[in-house]
Formats: sequence, C-alpha cells, structure tokens
Amino acid sequence: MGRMAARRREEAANGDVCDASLRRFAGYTIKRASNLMQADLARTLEPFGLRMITFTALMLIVENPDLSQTQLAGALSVERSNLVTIVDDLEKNGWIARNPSPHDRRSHALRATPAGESVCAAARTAVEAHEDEMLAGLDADDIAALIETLRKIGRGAKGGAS
Amino acid sequence: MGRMAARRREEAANGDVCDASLRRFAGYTIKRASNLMQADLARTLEPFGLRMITFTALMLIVENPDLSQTQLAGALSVERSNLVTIVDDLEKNGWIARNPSPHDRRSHALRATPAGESVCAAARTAVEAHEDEMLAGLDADDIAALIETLRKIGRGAKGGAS
DNA sequence: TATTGTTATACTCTATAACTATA
DNA sequence: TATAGTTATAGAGTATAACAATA
Repeated sequence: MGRMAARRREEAANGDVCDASLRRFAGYTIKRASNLMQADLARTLEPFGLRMITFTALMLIVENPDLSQTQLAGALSVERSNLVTIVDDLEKNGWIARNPSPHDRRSHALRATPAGESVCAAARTAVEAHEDEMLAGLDADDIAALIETLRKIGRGAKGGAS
Repeated sequence: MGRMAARRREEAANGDVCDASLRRFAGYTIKRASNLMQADLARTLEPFGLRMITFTALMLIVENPDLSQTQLAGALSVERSNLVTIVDDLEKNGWIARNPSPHDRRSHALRATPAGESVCAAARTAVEAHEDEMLAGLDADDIAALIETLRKIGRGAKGGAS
C-alpha cells in the first residue's frame, strides 16, 4: 500500500499545484464561485419545481406586473426565443398568465396568479436561506464589498460601449 | 414618436426596477460577472483556436508534465468522460501528446509539445490582457479582496463535507 | 418596415451509465 | 474488485434564422 499512499500524496500535490496555477486568474475564481452558487441554488429550488431562470422570471413578474416578454427577456439577459419555454413552464404550472396587452395586440402582459405569488414567496425564503448558508463565512461588509466590486467588472470591455 | 419615447422610458425604468430586484441576490451578481468574464475570455481565446476549458487544460499540462487524465479532470472539476474530447482537441492540434505512463499501462502521461508551450504562452499573455481590461475599474487590493472573498463561498454548504 | 411572440435548429457544457483494458 | 480511459446519450443553457400577426 506504500505505492498507493504515495500516489494519493502525489494527486493531492498535483491538485494544489493546479489550484495555485488557476487561482492567478480572477475569471477562474469567479466562475468557480458562480458554479458553486448555481449548483446549490438549483438544489434549493428543485423541491419547488423551479429552476434558477424560472424563479428569477417569476420573481420579476410578481414585482413588475404586466411586463411584456421582450421586457422580461431584456431584464433576464435572455433571448426572446429562449424566454418562450420559460414562460410556458410558469404558465403550465398555473403561476402566471399571458394576458392580452390593452395597448398592443402583439404583446402579452405577464401577471402572476395567487398561486404564483405564493410559490414565489416560499421559494424566495428558501433562496435567502441558501444565500445565508453559502455566504456564512462572510460578514455583511464582505458581501456588500463583493457585490460592489463585481458590479464594476467589464466596464471598459469590448462589448460595453452601447 | 411621443409614444415610442414613453415606451423607451418605461422599458428603461423596468430594467432598473428589475435590476434592483435581482441585485439583492449575491448569486445573481456573481453569475452576471462570471458570464461577462467568460464571454470576453471566449472572444480573447478564439483567435488561438482555444476555448476556456482547453486553454486551462493546456496550461495545467504545460505546468505539470505527465499529468494523467484523471488528475487533470479532478483539477479542472470536469468529468473524466467530458475530458476526453478536451484532450482530443489539444492532441489533434499537435499541442499535447498522450504518452504511455511508465508506471500504469492504463493511464496516459499528458505532456505539452513545443508548439503547445508556444501557443499556451501566447494565449496566456492575451488572457492576462483580457483580465486587465475587464478589471480596469479595480485596483490590486480590490482584486485580491475579491478573490479572497470568493474563495470563502460555500464552506458550510451541503456538498462541502467530503 | 419594424416589432412581438414563436418555432426550429444547432452548438456548448454538463452529468450518467456502461464498456475495455488494465491493475 | 477496482481504476483509467472511452463511448454513447441525455439534459440544460445559449445563440441565430425565419415566420405570422400586428404596429
């Protein structure tokens, strides 16, 4: 078993070396944190029948009644075509309705049902608990600084001129 | 055109309201920053024929010669099965070789070729420029604090007990 | 002509099961 | 029996083009 122990130490050392290499790039650390948060968030929302994107869409519809699909797609940074199945999902569960817009017969006025508001509130409580758990090692100042710093990213980049 | 201007103001206001709703969740802000970084990184690496994952794999092979695919998959947090096409990609471009391991005839000892080391160095310079550009609004202390904070995320979560 | 919602399509990333050849 | 690499497959997520109804 001496060889296996040596192999295990070797693997751990390789992991450390690799991690040190990767850590030098902020993008890698950001992606890693993002993946951790998303995976845990998915586990949190699964019992409600929600995904990250459907929860976010539902929350925005609850807070902003009569949003159009184009407006919602813009707020979520999702293509209009990809929003269709998201809205379908919420509608099939009876959580939102595609009402006709009084101003424009092409567009839908999205509005949450009482059931939608209820599941949104319950999921929201669970999501806040998920965030508390994932960010347990940080105090309020750390979190505020983190969010402020992250929001400064990409200001001078190629795609940001519009 | 008065109606269109009103609509534009309405959309902007909706965007702001939605953004304020989403911003309360750290997970959303982290994901947004991650997506911005990844999209710009993809544009940066595309001229080299590299993707984020193939660049990272190549860099780790350059810095850690004779890694096995299982070790590399572990370092990249990628399934072994999904690593196959990544290593295929690098091998077809002549940037790495799957050498036989002297100790275990099942495993491959991955090693970069001179061409692989060359493209890795060039891509690395471009990636560092990409990071400088994306993080232009931050000073060195901000970046160090950001990375340190992000690495504390998920300590007490469900999946972290192993 | 331009826009809204929609369908179809494709490509990437990710996750799982099963196979082979070794150990 | 367990592990390394591989194949196949399926599910998300994302991006583009085209279409009908409407503006």
